[in-house]
Amino acid sequence: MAIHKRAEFTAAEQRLAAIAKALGHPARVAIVRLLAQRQACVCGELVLELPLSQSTVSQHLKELKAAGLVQGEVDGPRVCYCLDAAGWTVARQLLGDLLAEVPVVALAPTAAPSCC
Amino acid sequence: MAIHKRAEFTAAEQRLAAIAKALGHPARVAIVRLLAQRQACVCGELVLELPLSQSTVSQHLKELKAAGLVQGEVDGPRVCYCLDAAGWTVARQLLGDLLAEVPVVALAPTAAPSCC
DNA sequence: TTTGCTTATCGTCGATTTACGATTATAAAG
DNA sequence: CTTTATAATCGTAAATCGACGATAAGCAAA
Repeated sequence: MAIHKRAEFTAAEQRLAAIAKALGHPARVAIVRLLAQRQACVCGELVLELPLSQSTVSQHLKELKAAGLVQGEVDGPRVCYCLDAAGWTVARQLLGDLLAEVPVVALAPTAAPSCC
Repeated sequence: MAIHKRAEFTAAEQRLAAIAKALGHPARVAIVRLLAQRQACVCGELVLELPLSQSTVSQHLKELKAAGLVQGEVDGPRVCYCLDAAGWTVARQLLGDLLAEVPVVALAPTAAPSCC
C-alpha cells in the first residue's frame, strides 16, 4: 500500500484490519492452523510442512508476530513459535464484534438488492 | 504480492485468506460497518462518510465485491451496495472454524512460551 | 439530444508484498 | 576456537496495493 490514510479510522478498525491482513494469505492461515493443531510451538518443521522456502516462512512468521498472533522464543539453536493467546483474544473479540454488526439474515435475498 | 504459491494450500485456507485480505484495510472494515449499520445499501454516501476520494472508495468496493462480501445493484444513476449474505455466511463459517481450532486458553502464559 | 449527476475505469506514482537465494547471526557441541 | 545446525536478515525482482485526478460510462430529466 502507500500513502495510507489509516489515521482517519477507528483504533478498533485499524487493529481488526491489521489482524485480518495478517490472515490475508493462505500460507499464514496454514501456519496458524499448524501451530494450533500441534498445541505447541513448532520451529523449522513449519518449513517442512509448507511449500515455501525457509526465508519466506520466516517472513510470514514475522508478520504474524507483528500482528500479535504468534509468539516466538529462542530455544537453543532453534526458535519455538506458539500462538499468542492475548492476540487471539483480541482477534476473537474484534471479529466477533464485526460479525455481530453484520446481519445474519440476508439484507437482500442473495440475488438482487432492489433496495433504497 | 508476487509469484504466489496459493495452489499449494487448501481451498478453505485460500477462501479464508481472500476474505481476510478483503477485510485487511481499515477503509474496507469501515465500509462494511457502514453498510451493516444502515441496514441497507448506500451509494455515494460512503464517499461522504469516508476520508477518501470517490475513485478510491470505488476501488475498495470492487475488492469487497470480488471477495463476495458486498453486492452492488444499479438503481438509476446511482449504485446501491449491500452486504452479500451468502458471502458473510461463508465468512462466518470459515472464521468460526479457524477460531475453533485456536485454543482459547493460553498455550503459554502470555509471556514466555518455554515450550518444546 | 443535451444536460447533469453518479459511479467505474484508466493512468500514474510510490510503497508494499511475495518469493527466492545468499549471507549473516546465534547457539550448542566438539 | 571451530564446526554444525537453525533461523533471521539482506538483496533482488516481479507483482500488487493504495491513493489520486482525470476521463469515460450510465442513466434520468429537461
